[in-house]
Amino acid sequence: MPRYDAHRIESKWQADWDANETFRTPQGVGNGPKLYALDMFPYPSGSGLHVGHPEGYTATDIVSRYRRMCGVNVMHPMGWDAFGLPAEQYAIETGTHPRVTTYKNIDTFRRQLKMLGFSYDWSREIATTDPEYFRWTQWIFLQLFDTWYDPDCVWNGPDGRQRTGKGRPIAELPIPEEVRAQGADAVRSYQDERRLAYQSEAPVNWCPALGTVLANEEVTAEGKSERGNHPVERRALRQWMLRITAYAERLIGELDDVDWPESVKLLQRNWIGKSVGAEVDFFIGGDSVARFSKSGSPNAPSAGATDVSPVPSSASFDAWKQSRSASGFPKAPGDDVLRVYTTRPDTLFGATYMVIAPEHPLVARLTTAEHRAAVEEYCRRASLKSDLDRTDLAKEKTGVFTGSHAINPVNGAPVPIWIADYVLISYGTGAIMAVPAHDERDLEFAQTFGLPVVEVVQSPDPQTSNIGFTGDGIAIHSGEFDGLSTPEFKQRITARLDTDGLGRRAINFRLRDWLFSRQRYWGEPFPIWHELDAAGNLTGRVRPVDAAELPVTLPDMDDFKPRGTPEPPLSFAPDSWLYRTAEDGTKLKRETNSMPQWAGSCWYYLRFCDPRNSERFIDPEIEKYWLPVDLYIGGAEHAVLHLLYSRFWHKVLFDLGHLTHPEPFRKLVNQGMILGEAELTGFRDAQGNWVSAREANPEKCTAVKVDLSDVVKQGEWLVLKDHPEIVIESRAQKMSKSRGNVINPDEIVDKYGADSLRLYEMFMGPLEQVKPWSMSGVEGVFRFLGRVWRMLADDRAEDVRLNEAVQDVPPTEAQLRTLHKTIKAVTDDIEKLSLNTAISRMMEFTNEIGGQDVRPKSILEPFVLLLSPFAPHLAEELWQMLGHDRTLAYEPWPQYDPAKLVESEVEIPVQVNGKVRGRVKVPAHADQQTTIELATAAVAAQLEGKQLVKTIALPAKMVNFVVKG
RNA sequence: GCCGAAGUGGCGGAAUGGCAGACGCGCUGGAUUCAAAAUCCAGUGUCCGUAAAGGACGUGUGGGUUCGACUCCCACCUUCGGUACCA
Repeated sequence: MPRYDAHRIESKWQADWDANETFRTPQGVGNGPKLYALDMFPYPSGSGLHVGHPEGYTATDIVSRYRRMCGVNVMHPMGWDAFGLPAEQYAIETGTHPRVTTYKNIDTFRRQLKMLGFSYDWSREIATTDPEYFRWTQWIFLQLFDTWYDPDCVWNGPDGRQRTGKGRPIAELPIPEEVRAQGADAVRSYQDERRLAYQSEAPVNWCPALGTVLANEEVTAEGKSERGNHPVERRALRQWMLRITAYAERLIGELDDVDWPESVKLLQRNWIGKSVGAEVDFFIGGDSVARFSKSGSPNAPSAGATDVSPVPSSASFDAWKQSRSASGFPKAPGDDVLRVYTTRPDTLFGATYMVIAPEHPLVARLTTAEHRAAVEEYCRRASLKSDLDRTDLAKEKTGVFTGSHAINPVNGAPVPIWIADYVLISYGTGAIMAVPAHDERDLEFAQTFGLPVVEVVQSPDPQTSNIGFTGDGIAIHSGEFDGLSTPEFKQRITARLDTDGLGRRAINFRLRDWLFSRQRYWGEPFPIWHELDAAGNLTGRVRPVDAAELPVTLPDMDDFKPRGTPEPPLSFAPDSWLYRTAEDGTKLKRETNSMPQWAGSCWYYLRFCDPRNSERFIDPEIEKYWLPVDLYIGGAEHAVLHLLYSRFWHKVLFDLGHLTHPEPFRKLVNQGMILGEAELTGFRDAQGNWVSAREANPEKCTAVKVDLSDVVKQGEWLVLKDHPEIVIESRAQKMSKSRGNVINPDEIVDKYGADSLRLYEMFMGPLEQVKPWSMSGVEGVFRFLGRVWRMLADDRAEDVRLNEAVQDVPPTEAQLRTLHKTIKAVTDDIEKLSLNTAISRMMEFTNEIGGQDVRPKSILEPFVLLLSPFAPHLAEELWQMLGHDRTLAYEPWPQYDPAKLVESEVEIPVQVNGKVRGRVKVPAHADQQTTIELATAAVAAQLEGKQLVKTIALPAKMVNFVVKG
């Protein structure tokens, strides 16, 4: 009882907070300053909370508790990202319905989070799997479906800045007369092609092991699935896509308006990958019809190909050029040209060949009979290649000649057209002009196939060869443009191409549209009906589910096993769910794909503001008050995926007038990963060489924990005290089950209590930094909390009562100074999120005051308040012990008095030639003269016999004597 | 390859142009104890010196700027993270 009993204290106060709804934020709109502090909500996995979760959660909790005490309206919610693969996989293995597993896991997570004493407003708890939640996820999908992007719309943002490009209701899409003339079906497909949510037959990442299609973002560089590391192959399937590319420009530009780590902004910019260059048309001749086959696959060269002149005549080129200068550069390329995209139009004179992707629509048209067999074979192989194969072969360039040539528009030179898979159909125009002299990949290809290399840029450094030089330089061998610098050349040639109708400035993005459908059961169903014809086949026309009929819930099914085919489990749902007849008699079938896990997490921060609204996804007034999120803390792994998708949805809803802020998250902080403890990772062999245990024996090198007290330094190695042949590499590694170095938060709380876990995770180091776990570090903060307890409580008494040293007496000047220094430091540190140093300052306070025989109540009370955001349970207990009967959660945050900080005397360093040679006490308000006089006396011995050259003195701060001799 | 972050005692870290190593861990010695745990007190960068006084060296490496550099500039090395034929 008398000792610091974390468990007694913590369960007492958790029950108290629960019963009193201490942290409930009133529903609706508030008054005055607000803080919306948000954690990235967890996926409730079967293995429970990981120590990484409480790291960010504690940081937001400290800020939330601090701001509440500053009189700010705080919203600090928590919920569950509960759709997703693991629950479904588990269901397949055990036969337990994913709903059962999910809600069981949620209960575990909720218990664990409550055990840590986070000040969440649990009345706002949401789960993405709740029909009342995903009803609105489906509703937002319908908004995307009913929206098109108008790139020319000019409008003013809420900040008054002019913007271009906006999502608008599909009903406002202007229909061209010629489309309207073709009837309702034409109008409908014209609209469908422009919706932000659309269907596409494009090749996708199909993962047989997971039985689903994946987004580009979910496939690793090695062509494996991010989850499970299974192989992924390419397949053409009908899928739902979201037109995120329409928002590429705004997603990049509006990053400037948010307070995010520069590294995350850069990651997003790189992911979107904007590049500025030019599109240029290369003439390939007007005799296309002869070579173009109507039969067979559009991509493969056909048997009907006839060999006509593979090099367009200069006469036809001149005629084409003439017509172009009259008509200008057409929006879409005709089949008499090969259109390329380049960021280096200044190297046009060095283009010695061209390359088109194997999937390029002009493959058949350009292949001559002579090369048909080789091209056919090459394209067939390319189509079978998975991304893995493509990456594997990245080092060696492959390709095949089509037999045709195009004419370089700037110099009339014929250039051969090749097919190679290093050119991607999905980027730019799927075709390039190759400038081997100034592009690494083109050079490699040219060298492999013996193609000519023409240098057209002179390197500014004469030591550097021009061939292989890819930077900016001076133009050579470029006719009238010789001598221009690269940037100037780019501008001039782009303008010239434009006037001649041969090219134009163009912007390209690396970002692709977002593949939004999955072939899984445990996800949100799409609110979409497909129209069927009399025979029961899809007509290709779709109808959105009426908003009043939402949510579309999941049908009850026992078997959701993937069948190894891309047929989604929902296509085996009961007919009553699958089919319906519309009022007009049309047979309808439900969309059987489901949404990806990102869907629910894309907008959850909006729902927290108004979680029980059954009329709208969020009330506009409430949104206006609480948004944007003021502080968002989570792992860096979401830097591009979740954070990009959320921003996209947010902007669409903003454009449609549902939201008032263009960006969802004002300030973002990434917590650093917590690594496992030091492990045995190597040993010394008989010759004394260091051998990595992992390489020598990967299985055995996984999980040997080492007590730091057994480690000694020997030369440049750390070794075990009793076994100097065993070398310790103190570099910590990621926690993982296979390494056996996972720390379970339950065990830590069991042994030391929640306050110790919270405090330790904050004390480890800077929030954003990667840091290794240390059990003795946890004991350290536990001991600190024990000292705090004994500073206030009587440790020997049978009951809980104040220590007799705690007295109602006026504090000394020194005690007051200590208090006010601590208030200032802790407050400033919380504002900077420098929570590790804030804790240090409280330790200093305890070290100083805890040892004193008389500890005035009036300085301990503010200290308890300072401690409360970090160790809330202990602080509440001490607060009560100090005689307060109400929670301290809303007590005013202590203010420091600058006047109390000043000391009468300060000790300052005295330097001679920049080296500290002495110290001297000077009055705090000493002027420069006094400071120098006192300092001179302090280092008199050092100055003796030397010539004083210069004296630098900051009054009451430092003195430096510069001497000679 | 490219982009980003970081290198400080035995360990986690502090100091953002002015006393390097706050705070914590670990370690050493002491108090308390029959003993232990717990707690408390003192010490603890390295080297020389006598466990003093005192001195030298010291923030990845090499240069530079400055009266003064962990901090700013240039080059390089190492580690970690991201990314990868994006024309």
